[in-house]
Amino acid sequence: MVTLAEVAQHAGVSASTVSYVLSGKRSISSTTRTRVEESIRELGYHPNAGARALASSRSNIIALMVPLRTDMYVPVMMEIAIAVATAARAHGYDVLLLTGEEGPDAVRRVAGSGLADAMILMDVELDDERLPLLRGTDQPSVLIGLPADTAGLTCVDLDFRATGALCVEHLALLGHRDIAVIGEAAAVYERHTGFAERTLDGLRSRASELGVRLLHRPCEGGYDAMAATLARVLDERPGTTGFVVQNESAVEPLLALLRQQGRAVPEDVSVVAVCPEQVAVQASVRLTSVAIPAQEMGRSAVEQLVAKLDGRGSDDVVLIAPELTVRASTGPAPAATPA
Amino acid sequence: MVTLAEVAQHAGVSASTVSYVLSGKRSISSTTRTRVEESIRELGYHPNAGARALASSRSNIIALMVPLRTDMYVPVMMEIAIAVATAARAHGYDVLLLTGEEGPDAVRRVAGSGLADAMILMDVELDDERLPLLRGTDQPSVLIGLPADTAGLTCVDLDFRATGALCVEHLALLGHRDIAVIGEAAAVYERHTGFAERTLDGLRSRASELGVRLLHRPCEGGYDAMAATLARVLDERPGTTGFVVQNESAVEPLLALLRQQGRAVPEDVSVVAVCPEQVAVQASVRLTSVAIPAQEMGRSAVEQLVAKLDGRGSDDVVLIAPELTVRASTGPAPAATPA
DNA sequence: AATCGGAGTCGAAGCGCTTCGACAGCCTAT
DNA sequence: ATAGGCTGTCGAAGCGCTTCGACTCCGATT
Repeated sequence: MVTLAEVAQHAGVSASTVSYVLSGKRSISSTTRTRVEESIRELGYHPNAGARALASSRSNIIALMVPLRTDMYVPVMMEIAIAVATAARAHGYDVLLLTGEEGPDAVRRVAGSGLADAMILMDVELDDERLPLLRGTDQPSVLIGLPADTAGLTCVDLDFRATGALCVEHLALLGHRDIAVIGEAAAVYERHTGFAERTLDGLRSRASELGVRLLHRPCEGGYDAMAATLARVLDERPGTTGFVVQNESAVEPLLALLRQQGRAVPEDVSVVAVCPEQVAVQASVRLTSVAIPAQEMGRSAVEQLVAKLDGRGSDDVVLIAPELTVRASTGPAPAATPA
Repeated sequence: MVTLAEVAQHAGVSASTVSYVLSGKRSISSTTRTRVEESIRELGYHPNAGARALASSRSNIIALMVPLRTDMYVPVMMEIAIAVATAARAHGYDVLLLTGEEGPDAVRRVAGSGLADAMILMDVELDDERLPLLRGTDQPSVLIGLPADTAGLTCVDLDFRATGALCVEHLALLGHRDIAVIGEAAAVYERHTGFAERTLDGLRSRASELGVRLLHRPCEGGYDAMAATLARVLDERPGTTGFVVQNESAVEPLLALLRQQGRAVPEDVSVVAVCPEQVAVQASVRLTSVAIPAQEMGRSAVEQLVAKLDGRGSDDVVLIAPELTVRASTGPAPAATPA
């Protein structure tokens, strides 16, 4: 393993000079610089991460805590994770992958050991037990998701409230008066995951403003669960003509079931999804949807974090504005059936 | 930030004693040990990762290189990644997430900087450009996936050859004579990703042994692509009664299309999938399938790696035996239609 | 002509930990 | 009784890097 000292010797300069060439923290004559750079290349030198971290108390690592639950909105998680890793590299950081398994201890461990300079938390619950720790440490952090109390925290998320409102609005403008919301699995609501509750909030308040009737039902993924949920919904509100779906793995089952029951989309029934772009495009009916901008969320979280690490941070809540793309799954409400 | 020295002082012992309590590398009297442990708890001490890495030249970090392409078999990737992270923690390692983006340079960087003690590579191509580097370094590594030449490498993968064979076999035993294989997107084959080609190998050789006719067609995910592919298949081989699908995002579209064309599953047509358990169970027809054991692959890779790091490693290829679970999507071939 | 300041370089002092050799007790085998 | 071997502890020497102060030139300022 090549060391700084060897590079220095090879280039005929002192170790500190090499260090300054690397960091650019002091001016170096261009002749020396090129000589050193050549030596580095020639010897295939890579600075030792541990030594660097020790001396500078900067690890150049960002910790990313992803939820352990792999059963939910997985592709989104993955996309965010990859976006985070990519964006972090672009700023010279590596990413340490922590699972939610360790829980709050992970925060202590990472902050205490100097393993990472900062952390990004995903899957934040409304009243997350990691938050007090985060507030108590001076380690910069960014949340992807919105807890109930954001004081002193930096958060990045899609504006799910606005998302909910947007969906209702779209359907209402098309004349739908009875809308059913197919939500995430009940467990998600029980855990008080912010995004689910906030979407619901947005849906409900806009619905009442517009005088639209709303029925919300959580739903596990999969065909059978969706079938049961749909049956209950149609039983309770036979006049339902609009659906808002916020559960990737319920989308295709819903479409299949509607088709099977002879309800045409979008002629008889309209469907709006809150899901990744890809799901909306690949579905059997191209779905009108609000995309979950996973990439942007990941990138933006890193940007916020890097800003903080560079001392130009702020405790902001960045809410990404939702965009509704109209595709083939929504249309005017059918003429009201006689009462 | 609490240091070893402070703990030592608090406990009234020398720094080295604290270190030995932590590492267990020398015997310590139980009285001293408990005293030190108490001080550690009381002060909330966490060893500094950088210092530890520098002094011991061990970072206790495993690097995980995941493919950048987020468009393919994503949930499997994620599940593997999480399994790796979890298993690694159980052995005292953290996981550094690298995207494929950097390519071979990432290998150099990680190996050169001592950032990680070892690495796990996913999405290995048959003739992967990272392999020479891996062979050239003394950094332990494990591949998830199988390259063409495994000499000097440790690999973990599902036995996709056997998987292919198993699928054909199952259909052949049920009397199917004309089988169509719906594969991954063409790009996957063009990249010479091992698993896709090896599945095909297994399918073909077993098919010819059993005298079954096989038609293989790559297919992008999604409804439209599947529709086009299915049309071509049925045009070319109208007598097709068995399908093997190795493409998660083609599964549901295929089922929907068959239904739509009045071909009942499993009465008229049988479908076997190679996909994660969850997909098979949640599909609109519960699918007979060979599961992709993501968890086990991740866990096993870590196990191999840790063994290597502890000096009891071997350059093995661990092929996980496929298991075919019969569900509701396969049945006896219908009576042959008159010629 | 004397002074000042910036540019460029060096040496040395750590950063917090591991680990090696040394040593003081104590027990056991001769 | 004495040598030998354990056990438990300590001190000191790094690990490879960053960074601070100091020093040397050299051109620009008065």
